[in-house]
Amino acid sequence: MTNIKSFKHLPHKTIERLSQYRRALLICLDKDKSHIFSHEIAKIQHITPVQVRRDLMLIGYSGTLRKGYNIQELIDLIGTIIDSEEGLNTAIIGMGNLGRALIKYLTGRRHKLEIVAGFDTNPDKIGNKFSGIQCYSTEQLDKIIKEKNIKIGIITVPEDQTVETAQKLVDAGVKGILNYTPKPVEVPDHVYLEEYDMITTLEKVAFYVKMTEEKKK
Amino acid sequence: MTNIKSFKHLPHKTIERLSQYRRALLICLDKDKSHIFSHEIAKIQHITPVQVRRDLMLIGYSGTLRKGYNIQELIDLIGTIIDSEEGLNTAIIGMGNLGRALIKYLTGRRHKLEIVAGFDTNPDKIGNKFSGIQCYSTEQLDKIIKEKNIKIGIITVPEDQTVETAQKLVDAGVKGILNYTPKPVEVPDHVYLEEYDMITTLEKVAFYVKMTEEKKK
DNA sequence: AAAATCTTGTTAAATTATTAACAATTCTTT
DNA sequence: AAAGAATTGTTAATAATTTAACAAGATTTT
Repeated sequence: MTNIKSFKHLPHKTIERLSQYRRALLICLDKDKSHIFSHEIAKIQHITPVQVRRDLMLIGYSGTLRKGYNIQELIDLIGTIIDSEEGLNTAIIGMGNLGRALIKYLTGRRHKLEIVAGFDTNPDKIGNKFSGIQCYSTEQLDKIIKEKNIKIGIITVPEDQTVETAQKLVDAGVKGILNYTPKPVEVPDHVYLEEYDMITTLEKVAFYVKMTEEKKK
Repeated sequence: MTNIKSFKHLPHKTIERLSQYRRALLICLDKDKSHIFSHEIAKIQHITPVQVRRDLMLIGYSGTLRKGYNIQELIDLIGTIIDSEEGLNTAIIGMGNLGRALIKYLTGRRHKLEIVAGFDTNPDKIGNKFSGIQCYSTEQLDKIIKEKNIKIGIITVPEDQTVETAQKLVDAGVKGILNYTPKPVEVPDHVYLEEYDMITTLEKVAFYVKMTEEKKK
């Protein structure tokens, strides 16, 4: 790495791709390869090799000519950029199918980003563990968020509870919210908010399918 | 609407937002309002009013000065753009937590985009219904996809089955694939592919949380 | 009825993101 | 050892997306 940069001004899209590069690189680690070319990464991500090289340039990482990029080194570097050093604790609010799917998938996968609590209003769920994660009553949300130093809340409740859940999270002091429900929320500026609605993605696929179907006619 | 446009050349981002506008408008329909201002839509979506007006301009929809946009009309117009007239049938492959979450959420919500089948390899699940959707054996995938004229496949299987699942879907003739697993796949050009990994979104939130935390120091 | 205000629609400007172009370097082949 | 091929790193060009600016029309206020 040539010079220490702040990484504060990395393009948003580059941040997203860095996460994806790491995911791809972790998969490649298993195979007996130590290096990878930009066009190999590109193919996995369905983007161009130039894009990959440009992103890596922005984070100041250099590969070796005709040998490519050192997989482990790159994984580590991406870690120093997107992970926080001490790690960030995360909670899932809403232990329905989606919440449990996220817990199963995320648990143990990123050690700097740990799910440390789940919340629900259903008495049958409260007190149980799901994939090793304790489920608490939503009434205890404020207390547990503070006790466990939870910085990010993932909302997977039924949509009529979305707004009040977001408010509780903000009041409890989380710094980031990821809202997976179809109901948009409002949060103060100091809380970073990301909203994702699965139907939007599906409708996008449907639109482009429709377009190619129509083209044929 | 002033003139009939093909809508083929709408920006990708506009397509995504149209879906989101409709979602927001449907929520507003319940309240006793017939019209809505661009700044109201914008606030819900966390974007600017100009962006909204520009998108609506691109689809050729005009509002009324000082009165705003007719909610029902706009919902209908967006429908003619992003929905396909005859509707598109969809299948979920992988009836784990994520698959079942998607079925619960999507079923009955968009009548032009119906989930008509689920697939799994688990004998305990095969033959049962989940939220009204029949679960078939993955071995029958090709047959059912063709019989039920399924055009879009949503992959929610464990990641070690992702690649073969995608291949089966392509072979069966689907036109669009939405891959919710963390394993990227490759498909021929004539199949529209969208991949979404939840960890990328979460890591993005984590990155910006980290950034604001560091700024304070 | 004149002035002020609000809101749309649209062009132009600015910003952000992607792609192209290519020099420099290393490895392979002849 | 010279020529050719492959790959990185970077600047420049292009394309996509967002934002600004503002005219025009509708409504409200004075």
